[in-house]
Amino acid sequence: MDKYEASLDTLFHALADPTRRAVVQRLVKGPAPVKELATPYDMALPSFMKHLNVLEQAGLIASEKQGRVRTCSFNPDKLETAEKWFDEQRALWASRFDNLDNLLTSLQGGNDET
Amino acid sequence: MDKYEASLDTLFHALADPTRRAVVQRLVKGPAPVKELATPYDMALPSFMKHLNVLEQAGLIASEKQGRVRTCSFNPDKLETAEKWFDEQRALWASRFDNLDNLLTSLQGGNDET
DNA sequence: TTCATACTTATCCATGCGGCTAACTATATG
DNA sequence: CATATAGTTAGCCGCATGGATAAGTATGAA
Repeated sequence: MDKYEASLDTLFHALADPTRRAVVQRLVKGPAPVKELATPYDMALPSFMKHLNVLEQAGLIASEKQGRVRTCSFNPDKLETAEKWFDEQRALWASRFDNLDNLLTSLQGGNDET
Repeated sequence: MDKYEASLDTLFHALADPTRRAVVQRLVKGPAPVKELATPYDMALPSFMKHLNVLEQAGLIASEKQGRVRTCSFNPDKLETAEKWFDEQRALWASRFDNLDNLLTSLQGGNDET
């Protein structure tokens, strides 16, 4: 498995959790310290930190510590990686009937168009 | 958690696996029976079927059985649901500096722009 | 009717994930 | 210095996930 695929694994896994998506949604509006991010959630801090780590490993967020406070910020690059994958699929889906074989198969097998 | 969020959970989880993404990528080009989908993978059939079930539960694919053969096909609706989420984030990210508070905070805290 | 094909169902197993508590470290603050 | 604050580290727990095998079902072919 190449790096692009591996990166999609961790990326989609990171996004497959409502808490983590909500954190992203908060951070796209601007950076915030861990404490502020954590307060809305009824969850122990170490549990919440695991989510932050997952997001950071996935490259969706970055963080830096100054004094006691770790400030997290959003990183837009990785979302683009994911969107690239969607674009690929959409392109393939759009070009389904580009060659005659597929068209014939489709006509033969009945209507599969939306 | 509302239905939109729950649906994003299962959707992203379904996409967080290379085998499942590859199956989607195959099916966007057109429908195929289970056997044909399974052959490229060094995996027992029941294991592979689990992946198909995950994709079907997530609404990414549909399947119908005729005789012995179950034919799977891609369903584009759910990918759009995911893309919608990305669009939301992109919009928020783009409007980060729409109000003065954020701009001031940003100038104060240093450069966080790309 | 016999045999092969294409799943399907049931069960098991190791690992990882998402949650917890408890205890620790390091930095402000009074 | 003493205490509160903000994370961090370590370890535990139950459940889900991704894999396996073995055996069963139903359909098509000979």
